[in-house]
Amino acid sequence: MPELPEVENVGRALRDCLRGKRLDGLQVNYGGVLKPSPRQVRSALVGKRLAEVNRHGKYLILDFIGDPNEDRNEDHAYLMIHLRMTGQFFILDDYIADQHVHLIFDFEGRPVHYRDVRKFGRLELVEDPIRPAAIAHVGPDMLSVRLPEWRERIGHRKAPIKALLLDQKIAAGLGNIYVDESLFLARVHPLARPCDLTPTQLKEVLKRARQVLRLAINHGGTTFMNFTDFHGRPGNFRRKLRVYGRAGQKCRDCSATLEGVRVGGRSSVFCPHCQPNPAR
DNA sequence: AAGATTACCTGAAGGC
DNA sequence: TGCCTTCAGGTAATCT
Repeated sequence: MPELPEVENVGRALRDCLRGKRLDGLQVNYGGVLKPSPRQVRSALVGKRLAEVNRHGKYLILDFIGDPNEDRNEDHAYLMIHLRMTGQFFILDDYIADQHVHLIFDFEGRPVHYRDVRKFGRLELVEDPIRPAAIAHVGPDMLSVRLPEWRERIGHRKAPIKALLLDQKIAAGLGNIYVDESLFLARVHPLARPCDLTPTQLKEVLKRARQVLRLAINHGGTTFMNFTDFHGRPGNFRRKLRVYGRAGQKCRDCSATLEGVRVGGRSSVFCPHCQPNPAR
């Protein structure tokens, strides 16, 4: 389940392996993952070189550049990618495709496989390389949002803070795993309302979220269901997790039994001692 | 208008 | 063995 750290590592892999290479072909096994249509995506991208890879929250935006046109303007095409739950890239010359491989990119003879068991992920042509219209409603990236803006966007809200941290309109990048980890480190209960928190607590949530995201990036992400890096190696952040997936086990800090609760339809784990329940 | 729920998919896991 | 139900979770769409 890729969140910001996993997406960041995928982006780095694509950049490191493929930047400057020309896309010579695109085999489409299942066109449902491409927007607006497989024909249009292929037409826009084939023949162009991958110039840069950028990330916003959990979105990757690939900048493809073709030969200059008659006006000597660079000919760009931008592909926005969201892996959703199970999207994966493999850059392995001897990778064996199964029935879940939907796309095979050919970068100057190097095959790049896109696999997605649940077919939730999308690869979509967009016009704007910085902030495409399709994600105009998405908030600032979690790693770059400033404290004043953070307070402004979340400080007055009344919904459970866990639900708001998952809401990409407030800030982009956190998913279920890292929200639970961030709240644990910040010592804030998942059901607490931001409007009831102190300024210090709000600041702490942002600080800890950034900390856990940076740490996870440096560990190659978390393998919990089926995230692996582009070589097929699992991320190794999983053993660092403090609460996610550990309901019923003991808190690593205080030995209390971790509890599970559903917040906004999502499973959540917290420590009842380290993250005391707010008065409700 | 904000908050809550459901649809989209497939595979794993548990019950009987 | 095998059928059925539930769960997993990111986001868009739909409901209250």
